[in-house]
Amino acid sequence: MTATTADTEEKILDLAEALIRTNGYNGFSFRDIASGVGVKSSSVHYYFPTKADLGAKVARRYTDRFLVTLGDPDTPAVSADELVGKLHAEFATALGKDGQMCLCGVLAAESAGLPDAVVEEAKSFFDKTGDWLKRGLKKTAWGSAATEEDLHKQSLSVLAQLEGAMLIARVQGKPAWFNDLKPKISGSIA
Amino acid sequence: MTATTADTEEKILDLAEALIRTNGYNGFSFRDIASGVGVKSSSVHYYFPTKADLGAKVARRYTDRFLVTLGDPDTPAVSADELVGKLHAEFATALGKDGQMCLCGVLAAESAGLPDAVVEEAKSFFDKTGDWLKRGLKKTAWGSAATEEDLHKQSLSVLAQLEGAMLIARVQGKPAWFNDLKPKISGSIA
DNA sequence: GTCTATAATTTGATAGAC
DNA sequence: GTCTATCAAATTATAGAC
Repeated sequence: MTATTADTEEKILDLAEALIRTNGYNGFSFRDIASGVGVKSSSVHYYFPTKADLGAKVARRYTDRFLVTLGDPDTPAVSADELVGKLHAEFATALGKDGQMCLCGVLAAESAGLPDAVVEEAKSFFDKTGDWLKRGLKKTAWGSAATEEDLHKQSLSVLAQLEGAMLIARVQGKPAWFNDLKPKISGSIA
Repeated sequence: MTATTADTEEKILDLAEALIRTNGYNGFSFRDIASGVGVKSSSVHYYFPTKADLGAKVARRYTDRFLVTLGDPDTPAVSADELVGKLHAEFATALGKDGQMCLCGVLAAESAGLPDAVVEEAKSFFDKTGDWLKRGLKKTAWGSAATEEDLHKQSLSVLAQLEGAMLIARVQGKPAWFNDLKPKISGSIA
């Protein structure tokens, strides 16, 4: 007997994610979540005792889902442009459809004022996504000749450009500009 | 009789800017400002009736100061690398010294939940700073051969990379990584 | 210009009935 | 698991004395 509709906990996580991605962690309350889901705020606390718990779990789920969607970066071997294109496409969908930033990009912007557990998850997103790209790049013609450090820097550099572009595209009300953006691997020969 | 110390209004703007750049617009209160400046919150309201007023004025002052520091982009003519380097240096200082993001980058991240007046100022920062870079690039060897649209896209693309890199460098606790970053103008021959 | 005092609302969180 | 009820604290903002 598998339920076909999302249960309360999942609905809470979904809404919390959407609200953070548009308004930020400090831009939503337990009552916003409760009224949106159709329960009382005490029920939200039943699943997530503190706001930090909720924030951290939203971020972890986001990162896990993100990496699953990206898939394996090196089977089969793909070009650097294809790897970057995958990242770009995943961000572009949410930005175009709902004007949503990368969850962890928003958290990073507010990071100095957030609970430690939440910041740790945001950090982890950049570690893991950077690693995904690094592993993929290593299998390309360009990457096979690059040092570990160059691969690391290039990966974070591509992520940086995508994060910043989402930020600017959204505040400018021009999501289409993000679609046109094509981050380049410098000196890429792949 | 010119005062040598900052008056209350200036102190309020200074502290509000610092708090937004680290915690975000929704991450500080009028009482944070008041206690930091050494007055009561009602005195803060005397200068800035609403939080939106304060936020908008902080953003406008930030943008004005930023552009003054950048100086004239085309007298004398400089290379694309020098223009990008100027932007980079201005961001790097605040990030390295106090872990501060670009004010308008933070506001952009939270933008969907902010008062209109504040969002307008953040938008304006990217318009004006993008224009500054565009005007400078136009005078370079690369820029003189580029279309208006290419100049526009390249300028925003460089800004995007710098904004995203600040975000990532700070949440990762690695401001030094931002210092090493050198955004490239694609196909630049300047 | 700065203060005291306070209003009105919102927030994160808890206790306990059902 | 969800509810009612409530708390303590924080928030934006205002009125009026000095």
